[in-house]
Amino acid sequence: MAEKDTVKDQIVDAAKKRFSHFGYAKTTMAEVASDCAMSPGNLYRFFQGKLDIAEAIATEDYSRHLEHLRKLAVAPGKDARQRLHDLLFEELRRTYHKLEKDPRAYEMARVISQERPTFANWMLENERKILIALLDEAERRGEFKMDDKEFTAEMVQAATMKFRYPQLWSKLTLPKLERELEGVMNLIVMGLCPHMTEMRRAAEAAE
Amino acid sequence: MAEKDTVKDQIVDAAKKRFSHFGYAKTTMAEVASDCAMSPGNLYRFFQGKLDIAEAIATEDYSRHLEHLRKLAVAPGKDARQRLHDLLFEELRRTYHKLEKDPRAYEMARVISQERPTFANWMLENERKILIALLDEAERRGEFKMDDKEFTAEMVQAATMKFRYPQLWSKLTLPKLERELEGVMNLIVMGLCPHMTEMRRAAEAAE
DNA sequence: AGATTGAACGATTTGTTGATTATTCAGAAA
DNA sequence: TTTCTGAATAATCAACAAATCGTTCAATCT
Repeated sequence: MAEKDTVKDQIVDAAKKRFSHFGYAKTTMAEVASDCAMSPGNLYRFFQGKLDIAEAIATEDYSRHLEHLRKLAVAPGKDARQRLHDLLFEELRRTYHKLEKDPRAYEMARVISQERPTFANWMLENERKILIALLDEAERRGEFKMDDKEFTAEMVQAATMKFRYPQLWSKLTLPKLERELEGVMNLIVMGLCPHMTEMRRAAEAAE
Repeated sequence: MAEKDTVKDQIVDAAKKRFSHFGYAKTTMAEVASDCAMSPGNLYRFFQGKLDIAEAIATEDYSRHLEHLRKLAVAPGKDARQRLHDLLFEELRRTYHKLEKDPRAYEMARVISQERPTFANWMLENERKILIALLDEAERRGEFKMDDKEFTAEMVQAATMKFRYPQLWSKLTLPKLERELEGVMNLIVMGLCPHMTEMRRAAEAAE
């Protein structure tokens, strides 16, 4: 939580506290301004509007997460399958725990992806870049095989979409979701066609 | 549209017309009753409530669709991959066209899956049964290979979830959705592991 | 000059009232 | 008896008023 001492950060910090305590809708610009010992009007010298403060918070938080994902994607001593596993699972766990410990996060996510549709796209694209890098290296090592890496990354994201939208989880617990993600990942990696049973066996034994 | 001459069917028929013309919310029980030349109260001898009429309409419509799917799943002269393809694509196309030609359908779907959460589950289970039968036969013929058919069917559904929820389509056109579904299906069938390149080639050549 | 304020404005939300509607049920009709 | 009615009831919705809030900007301060 180390804050740089800029005014922008002070505002973001104050808004972060208000948003997570009372929610986005129930927080007024006047309150945030007062927390920063300034007038409401002055906030607009630093942010275009209330939503931009929320977006700044989300961006900051998400960037940390992205860094984490990048590390997982290039973790040494793990094969492509394990790294893909770690990547997809981290994604799921982060979303799950974020909503579990702070129900207000759901409101923020909803508002932002409603009013700033490009934001969700931007997140997907960032993760796709990581995925592409992972697939690229995996192919060079002969672990995966595919025609078009960009397209394949897009398809992996499409196939794991369910685990990115809490609205689709209908009260499923984290263990159940993890079991499902495990299954989907297995399908993606191994496919349905009969082939190299020994490889499948080896993968299972390695767990 | 051949109606059995029962009172229930008459009510369903009248409601179907009203719902698709004016929407679920803007249709009153009094109107439906009047269309059937009966009093509002009498509707309740045949249905527990307004929502149950909507559910009856949806069930009737969906049952026809299910029959169609069952036929596709056992179509002769096609291999498992093609039958799976037909099954998943028919699902997507039906949803897409239904919403395209009748925006009221969206309201109905939303209301029903909101107020009757088990209904969506019931649909998924029905389709899963078809999927299991398809996978079962495919395995017997040596076309697919898997450990647990029930679980695999569940995973196929999880991986194709995106194509069942129009809310996740964000203005994608049908061709784009089809291209994505094609890609996801390829991933599911072929997997990422390098294997039998000739099989992949053959599948592509066959299109 | 540049930074900041806070009153003013329009949009949105909230609260309230009255009307509409889904549902029930005592009794009428068959 | 069984089938149906329609007035009564309670829940929901629509519309309007008041209050609140995001945002702007002319005036003030540094």
